[in-house]
Amino acid sequence: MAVKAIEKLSASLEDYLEAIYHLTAGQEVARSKDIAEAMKVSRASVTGALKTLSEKGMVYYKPYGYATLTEKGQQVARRVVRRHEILTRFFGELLGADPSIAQAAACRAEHTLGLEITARLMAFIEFVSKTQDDGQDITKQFQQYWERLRNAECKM
Amino acid sequence: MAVKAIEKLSASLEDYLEAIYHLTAGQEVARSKDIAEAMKVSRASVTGALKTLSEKGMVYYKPYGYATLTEKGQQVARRVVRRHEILTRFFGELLGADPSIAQAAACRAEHTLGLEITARLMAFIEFVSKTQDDGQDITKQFQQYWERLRNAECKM
DNA sequence: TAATATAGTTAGCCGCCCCTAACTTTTCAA
DNA sequence: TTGAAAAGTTAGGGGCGGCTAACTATATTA
Repeated sequence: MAVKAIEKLSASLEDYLEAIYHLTAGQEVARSKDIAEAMKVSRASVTGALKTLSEKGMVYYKPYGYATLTEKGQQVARRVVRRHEILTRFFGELLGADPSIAQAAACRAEHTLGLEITARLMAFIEFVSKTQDDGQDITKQFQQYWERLRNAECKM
Repeated sequence: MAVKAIEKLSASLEDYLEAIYHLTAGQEVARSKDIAEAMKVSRASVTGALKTLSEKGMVYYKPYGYATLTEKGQQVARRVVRRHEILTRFFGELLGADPSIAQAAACRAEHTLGLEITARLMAFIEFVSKTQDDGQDITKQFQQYWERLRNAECKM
């Protein structure tokens, strides 16, 4: 095939890319220790992951140096971050889940969504936010529906 | 705590429970070979999983016998199946993804959803299907929105 | 009922990803 | 500038969940 498929990484490696992406977002640089803290894993695990990611051409990294994303790594990271954001918004804004719950769920689900579903979910969120302008406001209506459900349950 | 939390299983073990659940749904019985075929793993892997699930009190199983779900196993399996169905409906009916894509995505995501999100997603699907009766039909509106998006992209 | 085919198990291997402990390199401050 | 603290690496181990190959038990059928 002519088009190169985007590299397929494990959920764990995607998480490392995501962490590096966020750490390098300011002007800062991704130090091993910070990655370890952000991901709540040991520094040794980070070393191993960086080695693997470097072999796969996802990060620039030399022993005792800091990590930066390659072009390829950036692409993958952005895709993961995008999915994370979409899911967080969906769970939080639309379904009305508590932010911390929405975050956590997004973290776990972000590695399982394909291109097609991601695009459609994104579109759906856009679609719903557009209806807020023309009086329908699906979000608010659902919120009311949900409250009624909850109350009904509590009375039983 | 007084209430016993539902046993936490790995995604893989949940998949085994799901497979056994479906195989034993008719009057049939879950044979090791059928589980292997359904899940596309080796028979040896099934033996290992059944041993683990049996230790965890999720299946009744004796070597060279067939597998049945215990009460606890049924509970977990039903919960997984429920999530699978909810996700399939959401991806398929609501987002309008192709059934096979919706299925596959549901398979992967079903192990990542917590109680809260599952309940809200379920409610959301109910909510949307109810709006179809009173003239709004969110599904149809989104379908049109999506088509317009697709066409816009194709023209570029 | 004996032989063979089928189903199930065991043993042993591998990859992934985490860990701790001990060692090396780098940084920083006295 | 040198020695201690901090950061990073290496070595080795464990759990999980796949796999194949070889063995055992069960079923079938000639």
